[in-house]
Amino acid sequence: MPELPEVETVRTALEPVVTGQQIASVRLMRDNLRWPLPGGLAEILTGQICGIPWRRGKYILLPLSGQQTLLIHLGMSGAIRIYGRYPKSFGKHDHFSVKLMNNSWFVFSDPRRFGYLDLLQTGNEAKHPLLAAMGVEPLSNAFSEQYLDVGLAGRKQSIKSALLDQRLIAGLGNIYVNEALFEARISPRRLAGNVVGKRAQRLILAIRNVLYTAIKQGGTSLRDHVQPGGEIGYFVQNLKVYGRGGEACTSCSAPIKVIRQSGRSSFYCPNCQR
DNA sequence: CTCCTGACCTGAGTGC
DNA sequence: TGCACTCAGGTCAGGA
Repeated sequence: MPELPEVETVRTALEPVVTGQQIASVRLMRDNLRWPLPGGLAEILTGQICGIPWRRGKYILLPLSGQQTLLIHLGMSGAIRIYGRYPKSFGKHDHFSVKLMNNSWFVFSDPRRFGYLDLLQTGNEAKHPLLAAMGVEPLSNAFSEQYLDVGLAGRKQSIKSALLDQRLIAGLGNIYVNEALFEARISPRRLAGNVVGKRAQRLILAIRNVLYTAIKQGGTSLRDHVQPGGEIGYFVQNLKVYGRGGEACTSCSAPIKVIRQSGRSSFYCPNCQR
């Protein structure tokens, strides 16, 4: 499910609920997700006070009073729901729930279990194996034309594959890469190393614009994504190419083409995108 | 190193 | 209804 805008939507919803709150209790319904969960996770979390949750790429990081940080990744199908009181029922894919002292709850559910949770020492985020190699935040000033030029130079893969590489840009996934390439009028098949100059400038603006707009709309709801309050994400109405194979391009009316690139579907207008 | 494929999981949709 | 098959917002491990 979740790319940067969906993760940011979750983080934003968590912030006012958890910040400054003590964890009253934790329920773990299984001892692994994608990987085994840290031993004693429930006991470690209980009694700690939550800081302000932040985001790095597609990860949510929740700093805790005990100098540890809870790392959350939602995988493909993960979601967090927030409740103002004890949830009426737990579903078969609810794996982890936290009760706060103010009697609100948040519940992590993930049917496919590609998500994961981990604990790290606060301050050591950059050394964590899952975070160490992450690339630039696309909404930060560090995401510049110079950064992109250096990052793409000499790459022999397609621009589509390069943009999905979290070591280059942190947080993009299949939906927003397709949408940003359409907005920048760049073919997903173009050699990454050949995206320079005006094209690179358009790409940076398009990535920023697509992400900002999607965050404003609460992300994109296709199958699994809901905002933590239960509302869907409305960016689905803005999708120009993703999931629209065969439909008319919004710009030139040519049919949107679907191809397969490194195992993922790419949608693009062969007329507008070069 | 770089790049691509397969694997991990469940559920929804499609076609016979 | 049932079954087989495909596909899905991710990304890691392994091999070419």
